[in-house]
Formats: sequence, structure tokens, C-alpha cells
Amino acid sequence: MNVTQKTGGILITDCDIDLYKTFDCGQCFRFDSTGEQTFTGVALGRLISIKATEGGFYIDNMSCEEFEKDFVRYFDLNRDYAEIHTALEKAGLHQGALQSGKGIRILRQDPWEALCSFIISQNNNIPRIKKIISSLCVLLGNKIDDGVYSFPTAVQVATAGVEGLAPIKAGFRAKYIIDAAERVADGRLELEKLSNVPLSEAISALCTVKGVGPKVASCVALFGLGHTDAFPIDVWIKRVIDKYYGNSFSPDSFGQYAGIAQQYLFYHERYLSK
DNA sequence: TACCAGGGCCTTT
DNA sequence: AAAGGCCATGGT
Repeated sequence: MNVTQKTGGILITDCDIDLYKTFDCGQCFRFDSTGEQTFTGVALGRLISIKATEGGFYIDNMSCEEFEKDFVRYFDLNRDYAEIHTALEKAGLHQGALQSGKGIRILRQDPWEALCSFIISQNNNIPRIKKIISSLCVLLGNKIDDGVYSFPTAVQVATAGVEGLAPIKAGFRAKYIIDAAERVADGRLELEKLSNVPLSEAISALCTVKGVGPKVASCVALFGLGHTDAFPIDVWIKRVIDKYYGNSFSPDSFGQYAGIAQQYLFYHERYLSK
């Protein structure tokens, strides 16, 4: 990977990332396609406009320093995905998933945003998940540009309370969101610390939140805490397991990169087959 | 273990 | 245009 300063932004070259797949594979809910190979959204409290180029991408209105500080990690650019591809192939991940997944990077999202987002995702479809999250940001986040709002902090959400969330129409999930917000706000749940404990321990801690079970906890571990061995099992992945691997399946066969295998399998099944 | 919980997207009639 | 299935689930 190489980062060079341009007028008005930075150019990242020599890195293997497919922005379309990365933003559209269901791991994050705040980016939209806003033009030819262009995506706009909010990450880490920052409005981002990013355009795919040959072998990399361009980000408007950002310095190398800011990129190195926050976004190398966000886009997981220090990880060697070619090596992971080889390891997963050896571990028996089928060619279809390897090809479909090529270019996806696991985004390292803010843990609280990941927790809140995947609570909202339960028994829900992606268009509506995005709509509810967007409403939540407009309702309780900070304005960072015209019509653009940050993801509200746990304190901001906790302060609103269940009744305060009514406008976003999260339905039965509202009480779960508030329980999560209260636990994070008062320190009962210390999300940052869960990056540095074993996966099983992180999942147990996350499952103390009402409405958080193994699937949502695994998504938070994978997309917010950097636990690449987390393997969320949802309805799509259940289908995949039945279809390709039978009931002797264990995510352990994919080792420390089971979560990346999961994402490849999910994307393959969800978007490229019917 | 089966059913239930908002709401709305999306496909089928 | 109306109906019904379904949805990156978990609680009871």
C-alpha cells in the first residue's frame, strides 16, 4: 500500500480492495453509492467521500496524517489478504466464495456503533436497517455537515430512553438498544477492553446485553473488535452450511480467519446466487 | 420448542 | 393494488 497527498485529498495505491463489495456486503450500514465508483458515508465521526481507482482509491478532503492515524485501521489495510486467501483455500473454502469475496475487507468499525447497528439488524432487512440507523443519527447524533450526522454516543442514546427512540421506529429492538446504551454509558460493558480478550470472553460479555445473543455478539466481535475468528451464524450462513458442508461443519476449520471466510460465504450466497 | 415481537421491503398474484 | 413471505434474532 502507498499513500500520496494530492490537492484536495489523498490517493491510496497498491492495495487490494473492492469498495463496492466492502461497503455492500452487509457489514456496515452508513455508506451509499453516490456516483460512478464513488461512495459517501460517515465513519469514525467523519464524513467520507471515496472513489475507486485502478489498484486503490481516492479520498476527498483528507490528509495523509489523518488517514494513517484512523483509516488504515478502519479499512484493515495492514492485513495481507492474499495470504488469507491462500490459507482459506487450503482450509477448504470453496472457489465460488473465494472469488466472490475477493476484494472484501473487514472494516474495523467503532465497537459501540457495531453493537447498536447489529441489535437493529435482528430479524430485519438491510434497507430498513439502514433507514433506522440513519434516523437514529439524525435524531440523536451531532451535525457534522448539511444533513449529515455522527453516530450518537452511548450516552446520547441512553439519555433519549425507550420513549425517546419512538421516532426511529425500531420496534421491539428499542428496549435492547437502550439496555446496550446504558451498560456502555455507565461502564458495566467496557467495549474497548473486549478487543484484547479471547473471543469467547468477548462474546459472553456482549451477551449480557438484553437482545444480544451469539449472532449479534459475533458480528460486534468481528466488525467492531477485530476478532477475525468470530463466525456469526445467521439464516444465510445456516443455508450455506447445509448446502456445502453438511452438519459436521465447524468454523474452527477456518482458524483465525473464520470471520473472513464467513464474510466471503455470506456475500457469495446473498448476492451472487439465487 | 414454538411462537412472538415493529415495520416495511419485495415478490407474487 | 393487495397480499403475504421474509428479514445478518433473541426472549419467553
